[in-house]
Amino acid sequence: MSDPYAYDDPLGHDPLSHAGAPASAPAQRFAYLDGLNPVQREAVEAMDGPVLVLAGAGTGKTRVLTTRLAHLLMTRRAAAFQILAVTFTNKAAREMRERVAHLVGIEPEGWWLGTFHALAARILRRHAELVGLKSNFTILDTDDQIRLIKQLLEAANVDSKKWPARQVLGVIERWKDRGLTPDRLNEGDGGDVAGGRVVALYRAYQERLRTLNACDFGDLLLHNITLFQKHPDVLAEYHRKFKYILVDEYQDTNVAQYLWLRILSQAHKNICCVGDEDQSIYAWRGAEIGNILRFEADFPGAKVVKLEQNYRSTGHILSAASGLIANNKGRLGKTLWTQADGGEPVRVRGVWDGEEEARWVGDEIEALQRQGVSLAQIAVLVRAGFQTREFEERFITLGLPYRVIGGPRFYERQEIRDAMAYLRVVNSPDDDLAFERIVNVPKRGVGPAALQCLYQAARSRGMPLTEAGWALTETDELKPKVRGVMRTLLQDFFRWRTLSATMPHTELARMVLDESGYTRMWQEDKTPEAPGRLENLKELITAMAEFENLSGFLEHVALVMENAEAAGVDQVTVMTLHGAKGLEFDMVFLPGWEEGVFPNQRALDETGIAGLEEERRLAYVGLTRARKRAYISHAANRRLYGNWVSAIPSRFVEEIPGGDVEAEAASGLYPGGNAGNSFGGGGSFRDSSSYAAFRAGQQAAGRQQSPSPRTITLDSGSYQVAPRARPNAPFPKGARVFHQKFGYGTVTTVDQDKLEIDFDQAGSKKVMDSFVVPAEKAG
DNA sequence: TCCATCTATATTTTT
DNA sequence: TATAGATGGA
Repeated sequence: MSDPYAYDDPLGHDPLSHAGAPASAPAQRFAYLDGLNPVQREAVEAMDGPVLVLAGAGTGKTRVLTTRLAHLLMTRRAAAFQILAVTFTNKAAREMRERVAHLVGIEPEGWWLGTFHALAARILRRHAELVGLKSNFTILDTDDQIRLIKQLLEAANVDSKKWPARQVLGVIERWKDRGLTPDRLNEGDGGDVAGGRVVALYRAYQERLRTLNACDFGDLLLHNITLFQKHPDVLAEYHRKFKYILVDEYQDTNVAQYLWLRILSQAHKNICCVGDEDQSIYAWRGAEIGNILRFEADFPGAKVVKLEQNYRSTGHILSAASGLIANNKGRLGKTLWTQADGGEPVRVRGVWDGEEEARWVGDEIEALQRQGVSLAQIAVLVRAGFQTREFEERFITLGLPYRVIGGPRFYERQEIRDAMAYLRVVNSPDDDLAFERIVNVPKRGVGPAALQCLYQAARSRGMPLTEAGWALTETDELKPKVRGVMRTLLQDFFRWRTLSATMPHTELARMVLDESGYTRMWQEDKTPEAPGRLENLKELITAMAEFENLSGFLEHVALVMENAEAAGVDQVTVMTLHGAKGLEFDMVFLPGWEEGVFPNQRALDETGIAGLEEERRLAYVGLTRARKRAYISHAANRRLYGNWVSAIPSRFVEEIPGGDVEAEAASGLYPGGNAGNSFGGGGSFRDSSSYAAFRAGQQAAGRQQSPSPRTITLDSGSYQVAPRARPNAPFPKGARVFHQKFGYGTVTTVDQDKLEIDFDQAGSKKVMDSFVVPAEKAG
């Protein structure tokens, strides 16, 4: 085969035979088109030129995407290897692969379907030398990055307490997301982060990466861009190759990803991006919603197809979500509609505190369960991780099977990272970061002093740590004992590396872990998590068996940091709203809809209106996960970091059209509401222990009874929320105050005459109330 | 090197 | 409240 990109039917057969329809009737030739609605079909069939498919929640996005791919293949517009299909997650890539294979009949071979990072890595490995790397470069994980930055901060004498490595890395990563390499920055950029030296640190970081022959995730894209810009011949090769480009979740792309796509699509301009600006929820990690908003300007002549028919949710849910998101300014605008029934209105419930909220959710779930609803069809979607705890506790009490999605992933666990570090050193002895990680794990007596000596030797001789280690076995710079240890370790690595040529990699891995003493370290560890860790190590070796060799496995782990999906057990799913994107459930609980929690206060403080709109999109994502019923709740009081905070219902509650909600208050908790009781009257609140506790607490504190509860008015009517705690105190929670020394602030906690105040400038302090005055009375 | 003690801090997370 | 990380003493 002379020209590797010459057309060659990758399926090796007549693809039409798989359509299962007579070849004569064009309309029916492609059976997979039949089930599409006219707009979906338009999106599938608009194959040439730039296309933006605005796919509202539940409008059959994945179906369009996969059908489009199948159609490209079946119509012989492109062979599989001429298509570049990009996703964000490995999961999405896998799903797409499976579904297209199902449509086409067999698994297309040689196509470029994967995540941005996996595809970029694949390209970069082929041309690494052109950007100053070797093709076996390492891809760093977060731990490596942090350690590297820490070293650089120390070398630059930056106060690592004031400027944690995490934060500095964050700044650098955001730059990378925007395609900003150090040479495109000015020294002053980055403000006073790291004492105004972030740009210098960034530059130093990049230099270190190069000498380490390593890349971080951002680099994969950036090096690609540099490669394409500086080597038109290489670019031309890919231009010739990729006739069609397809992008999923376009609203989540960052600038670097956008540039990458733009360069690659220049030649054929057959780029189809699918996304939904209303579901853009990752601005905080560099996603640029502007990419999707600007698509038509970026790709002149673009065809825009809006998928607006929703197949997922009932009318009320859809209308609630649409009404909510209509409050956002930054959107292209879609009008979702459905043929489904109105269904039930969204239920909004006000409760006293987080505990009661969990109790209510638990009770409702049990009721659903009695009605025969499968637990697998129920999800509790929270704004932040800390909210899961109360639900877990409640579900345990009730004996409700549940699973919490999130938390540390398999490849992020300490023991897995350690084991990986051993394997990385075996695989490439120059991997300093890996070596440094395990040189003293288990403890070998190579302490900070010895490490310092090792670093110095490596630097002065300009060699990697392992080589420097060898050199030090010949000198007397290290203490004799350490020298012996070092020699043994390096000899071990040498031996393992030699064996790796002949021994199966799983066996080798087991050997490395055993002979290095790593396994023994955990066997001798008496902490309760040690057995689990040993278990994980076994699992790691099992996972390795699926790969041909060690480097294949290492590449996989670097790029696929995901957890295996739990099998289809009947459990309630508890997870964050972010984690729920792309999923759907019959019943969705959305707790914690309070100002401060959701919308999250920090999002509001740090990014203002943009932050608020992103929070609102998150709320939209939450609501649109529900097929049949959505439950929203908000608590009047919540314990945050150990102290009680009272909150008002989220503005998002009121933004939902009144006709789509059914507001209710806990019986007796908000008397005067639905139940029609007067405050404090009758025994109707007997069943609400938290209310009783509240009253008891008030009496114990010698407080007066609170005034009337706050009334929340919705279009559908009004209901009431419990009063703020101690409204008669001179400085109620939330009051704006002024302090001579600390300036303006907001009262967060009131304990008799002691106030906790969150000062705008000085942070949170405890102050006596006699030292502050109401803000409006201050000079 | 190890352990106790103190202290700051506390969204969202994939690759 | 809970925890991770830094600090300091034996």
